[in-house]
Amino acid sequence: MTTPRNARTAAPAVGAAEPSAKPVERGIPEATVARLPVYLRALTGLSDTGVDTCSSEELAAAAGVNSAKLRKDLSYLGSYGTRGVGYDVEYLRYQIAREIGVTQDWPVVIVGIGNLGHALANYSGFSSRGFRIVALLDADPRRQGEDVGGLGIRPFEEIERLVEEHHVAIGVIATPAVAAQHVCDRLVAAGVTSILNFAPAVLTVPHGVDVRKVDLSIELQILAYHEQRKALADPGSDAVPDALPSGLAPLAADGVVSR
Amino acid sequence: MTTPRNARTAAPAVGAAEPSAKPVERGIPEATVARLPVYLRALTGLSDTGVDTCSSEELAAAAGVNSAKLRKDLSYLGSYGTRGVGYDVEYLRYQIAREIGVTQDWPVVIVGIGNLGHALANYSGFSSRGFRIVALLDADPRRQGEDVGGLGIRPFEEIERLVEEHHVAIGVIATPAVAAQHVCDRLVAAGVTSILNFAPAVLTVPHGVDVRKVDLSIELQILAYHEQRKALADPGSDAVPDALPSGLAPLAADGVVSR
DNA sequence: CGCGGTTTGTTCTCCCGTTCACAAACTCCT
DNA sequence: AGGAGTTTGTGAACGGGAGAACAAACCGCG
Ligand SMILES: NC(=O)c1ccc[n+]([C@@H]2O[C@H](COP(=O)([O-])OP(=O)(O)OC[C@H]3O[C@@H](n4cnc5c(N)ncnc54)[C@H](O)[C@@H]3O)[C@@H](O)[C@H]2O)c1
Ligand SMILES: NC(=O)c1ccc[n+]([C@@H]2O[C@H](COP(=O)([O-])OP(=O)(O)OC[C@H]3O[C@@H](n4cnc5c(N)ncnc54)[C@H](O)[C@@H]3O)[C@@H](O)[C@H]2O)c1
Repeated sequence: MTTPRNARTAAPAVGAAEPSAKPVERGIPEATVARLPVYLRALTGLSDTGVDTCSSEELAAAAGVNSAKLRKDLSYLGSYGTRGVGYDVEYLRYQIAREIGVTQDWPVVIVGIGNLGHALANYSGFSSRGFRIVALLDADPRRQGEDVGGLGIRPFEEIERLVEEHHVAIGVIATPAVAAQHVCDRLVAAGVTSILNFAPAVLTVPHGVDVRKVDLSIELQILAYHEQRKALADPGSDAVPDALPSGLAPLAADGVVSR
Repeated sequence: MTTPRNARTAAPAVGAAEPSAKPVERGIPEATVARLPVYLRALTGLSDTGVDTCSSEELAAAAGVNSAKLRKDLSYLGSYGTRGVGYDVEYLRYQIAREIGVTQDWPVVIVGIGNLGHALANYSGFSSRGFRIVALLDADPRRQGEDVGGLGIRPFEEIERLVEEHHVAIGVIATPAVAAQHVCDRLVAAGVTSILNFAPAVLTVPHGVDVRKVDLSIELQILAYHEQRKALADPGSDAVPDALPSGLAPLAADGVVSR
């Protein structure tokens, strides 16, 4: 099965002509890709509680999304459900895991074993979700050699050797912002093509390298924006210093994104 | 969800009719809100390096976005630039900070002071970005009393008292997933209306409460998906076990989202 | 005072994502 | 076997965001 590109099913109205289970391997929308891990987790939860079949409605509830959206998302992977019945939990779980690429473990390196790096290195949740931390790197000689979660912290200079040795494609940056670009460059030069960046810095990478950033300050600031909105729209709250005593009509704050 | 919506300000195209400095307080798109903190950080960086004026092109480069997008985003706040000149760094910085609501500090509580909670509590970056951690809470009596970043860990039961005492509107959940919903309920009951959730769990909250989640496994899995894509499209890489020796024509992997 | 150069703010178009709604497909019961 | 009930998969409508393009506005200079 070598993914024959875009056959683009072309004739969807042929009815039951082709029941072949061939999943269309091309072109899953980015928004869907971002939700597949959520479905995977929800399915794992259902599986753990002994559920072996679920409807799109149940799974959608467990994942916190709309059921129509869920069905459309799953339809990009193929037709893995049974009408009138629902989805087989184990089967669908495997199909999503395969689509994401976490049926085997991906080796990962973490660079910058400070506060955050320690937490990441100690975190046990990665191994059960398709990732295996194979190396911890830090530039500070005082940290090198220390054991964190069963791995020794290695000198940053060994990065090329370690990446090659373990066939690492994914790197995590948990250094201060000033070092992030340099670390990124070294990672890319060593062969890493996917980077998860925790430093508050904009990374420049060559074509073909993916970067995702996790920025806690930004998340908090987004919350703060909405919080301020709520405080302005609803003077009954005590979140702002000057709260008007007489409550206005509590009209539904329509523009707000809260659920 | 009833949400009548759509009062639809109706006349956004007032043009130059109203030069009054009153910024339009309504309806900033969510995508823009998510980028304002990035601009704020870029402006702070420029300010720190002594730049006092910048064009949309420069700021966009510093923030890692398209300049047209930047200008459109800023236009939602008002007209704070000068044509032919650009933006005054300090002035724009203040305007964005005011719009986000981080001209004063927001008090924040963190629940669950384990690996991750320790890292968050020790992090110094929050205070300079509009947030002040006022309480650390944990249910484990062995952790209570421990000092982390200058704050003592308090028993979880004190949550209502602490939230009220410090007028906390924003809470961070860093507990295991099984405890997340319970902690969330208690936070909401205590008066918190914005939650940043690190636990891999779907939180259910009443209308009017905002939740944002940070899920590192999901981020890694999204990277893994693209990584697998790259490995399939380009057999020259060593990222997959079975790499074909003879390189096929490296046709441009058009669908790939890498930059 | 006008003119060229520069940069913003906005408009327009296109594309992606969300949601509704429904026919097709399956199970179960009679 | 057939019909009733259930649930999937998807076509289609809709809304929002991204990016290109451009007129308006501003500065400096002659
Ligand atoms: N700790 C948090 O909760 C938190 C929250 C938000 C963002 N962040 C960001 O995450 C990053 C790490 O945060 P932290 O609190 O762990 O910082 P930290 O200072 O505790 O740790 C940084 C580590 O990186 C190492 N380092 C520095 N330069 C390096 C280089 N060139 N190569 C390799 N290693 C290098 C240092 O030796 C140190 O061990 C920072 O960019 C921070 O802004 C952290
Ligand atoms: N550590 C990481 O790098 C990392 C990465 C990804 C996700 N996470 C998630 O973040 C969360 C925290 O991770 P961690 O590694 O810090 O876990 P941890 O076990 O080290 O810490 C959890 C803390 O929460 C406390 N706690 C448990 N139940 C509580 C309750 N009901 N009320 C208050 N406190 C309670 C525990 O006493 C403990 O101190 C987990 O959900 C984890 O899945 C962590």
